[in-house]
Amino acid sequence: MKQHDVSVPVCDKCSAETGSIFRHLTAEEGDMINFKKEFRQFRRGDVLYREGSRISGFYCIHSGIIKVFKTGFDGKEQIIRFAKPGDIIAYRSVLSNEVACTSAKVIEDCNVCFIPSDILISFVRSNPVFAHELLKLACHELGEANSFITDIAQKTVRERLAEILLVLINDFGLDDQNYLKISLTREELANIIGTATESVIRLLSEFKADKLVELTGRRIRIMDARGLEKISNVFD
Amino acid sequence: MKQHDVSVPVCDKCSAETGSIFRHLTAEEGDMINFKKEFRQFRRGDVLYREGSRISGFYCIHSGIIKVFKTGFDGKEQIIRFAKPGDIIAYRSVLSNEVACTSAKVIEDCNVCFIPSDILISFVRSNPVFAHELLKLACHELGEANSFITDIAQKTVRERLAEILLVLINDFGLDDQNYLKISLTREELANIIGTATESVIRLLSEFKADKLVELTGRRIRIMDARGLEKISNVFD
DNA sequence: CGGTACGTTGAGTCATATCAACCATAGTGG
DNA sequence: CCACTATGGTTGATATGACTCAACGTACCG
Repeated sequence: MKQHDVSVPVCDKCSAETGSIFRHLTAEEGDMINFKKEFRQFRRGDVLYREGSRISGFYCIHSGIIKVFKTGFDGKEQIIRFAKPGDIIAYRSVLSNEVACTSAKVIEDCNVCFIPSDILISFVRSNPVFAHELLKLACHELGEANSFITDIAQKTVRERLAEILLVLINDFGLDDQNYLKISLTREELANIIGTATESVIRLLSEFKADKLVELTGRRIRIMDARGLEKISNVFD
Repeated sequence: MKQHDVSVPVCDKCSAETGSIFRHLTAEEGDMINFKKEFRQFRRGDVLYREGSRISGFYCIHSGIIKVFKTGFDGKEQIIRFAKPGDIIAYRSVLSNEVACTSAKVIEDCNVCFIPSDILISFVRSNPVFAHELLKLACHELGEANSFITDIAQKTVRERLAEILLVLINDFGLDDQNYLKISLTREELANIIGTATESVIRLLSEFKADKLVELTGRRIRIMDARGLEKISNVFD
């Protein structure tokens, strides 16, 4: 069944709401995107693109959540990041003109805009402020990737699990009962921090025993964020 | 004692030799760098900048090798990458206008040029081709960081050690006797792949027993690169 | 009602970290 | 010139975090 309740978002309105990178475009450039883009809707589990494929454009998330991941040697997923409203994905491949180095799959039903590659390239050439903002974005992600490398290489699974809970709190927030707003399977949690599903389950029940969290099925309720901070050693 | 045998490199000549990003600058822009930059020399062990410090410019490597690393929770180094002639470092912090997220230390004596921040920013604004090339560079590094995350999260220490030897062969090459040109301590090797020094030592002697490498003090002679490829599972 | 995906728990194993001792080398200063 | 110190390399013994395998429970869905 088609969804009829959502109209195609207008870029300047959307970027004002979501804070996307397109807020740095001129009015004409914004119109140009509105004219050229395609609006698409996806459901949980849908794949937007796969590692290794050549990409003809990139996506700007209007609503929903997408996981960006690499597939390792034995087929195991490594989640690299999550994209949420205002984020863009696949821009890396477009700008470096390489095939996709990651896959993207929907975690929560999404509305996204697909924007052809050439339009991004042309804005980089024509709008230096936009180019600089994109550079900032890429450089910022690079810094985060470096931190993540250090964490995975040096911290224990226990520390990493506590840390990722804090990151998820920070990125997606808690509802009025302190439940994490983003809902992930245990396997997905494992695939972020690079461990086995069973390890996540065991550590989560330890956290529960230590009154740091409560668990209701897939939902995680945060009871003691400070306690998690202590475990995670976030402040080195 | 000062070294007098090296004259300050001229940028257009240097970038032609080393293939640095500055080959995309106009003649005037190149002159401007030549005028504004500072030439500096460093010895093994010298620190160019430290994590957390605010940076007033970036470095372009003319000769030598530098390791870029983060310091983890317990003071352990995590090597993020190596910079060699033609590479630039610290550009990330300059462009994103954040404090340095890594430290940089000399592995092999270096001649480098220090270039003030504002000049990089102004080129990004004035030269769209240069901005695009910088974006490509950052995006490419981001892709490599993502692969590295997946490797560290999913591969065994053994696989990672084999893989990093292949990477070092690829990046720094072998001399006429198949010795790796870059010379690292066992601890540094450990700090790339995220393991303990003793583990590197043990695995290297296993590789030696399996006729994959020969060891002469710090020098590593590659005897069977194909064998290393098999171990590393580089082709997933 | 059976199927599929997800979650949980237990038991056993193994790779890797940790701790400790020792050796080799090179640089330093008296 | 030698003792001294620091740094790096090596090896062995031991501990343990985390993975794997396996069984079973649970919930939702067509």
